[in-house]
Amino acid sequence: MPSRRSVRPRPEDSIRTPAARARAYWLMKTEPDAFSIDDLQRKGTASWDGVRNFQARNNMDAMKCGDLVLFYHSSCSPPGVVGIARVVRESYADPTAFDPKSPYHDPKSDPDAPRWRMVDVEFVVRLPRMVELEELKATPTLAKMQVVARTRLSVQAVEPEHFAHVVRMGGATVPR
DNA sequence: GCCAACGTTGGC
DNA sequence: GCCAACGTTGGC
Repeated sequence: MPSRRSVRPRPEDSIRTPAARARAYWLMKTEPDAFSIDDLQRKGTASWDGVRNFQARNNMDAMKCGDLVLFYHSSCSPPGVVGIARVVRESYADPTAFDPKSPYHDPKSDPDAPRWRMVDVEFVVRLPRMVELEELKATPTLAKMQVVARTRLSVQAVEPEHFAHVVRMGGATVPR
């Protein structure tokens, strides 16, 4: 027999299983009139429902628990990064797609194979200073950030160095 | 409120 | 599978 072990892991082993990959970083946009950093702080956690863009949805599918998120206020004055959130539940069906009364209703989403999915995030910290889009644009090292270069995408990946740079601009440090 | 950018839909 | 029309996002 080959030496490959076929030991069934005990439940407690899975807890110690190292993460499949290093922590990743993201940016999520929200209109503060609809859901703001204040709302997230008050609620503690939130389900990120209502995303109806395939690339944004694919990005949420790639999120893992523990990943950190730049919380971005859009369609307001001024737009910019206002805080940090953390992924606490990985991609699952967005129930608003099945609700005919919801503005996010999508009859093409099949409950057996949900087209639209969401993650849960928790409040981590509010940045001592908001980092405005204008500042992001004016910072040469951040010129390739999608929020600057690809303005339309509402859930986007952020390079670790860019994440750290934005957090530092906001007067905070990256949480452990 | 305007409009540029760009993602999605649907006719062919 | 192309691409024009259309709809939405989001900064200004």
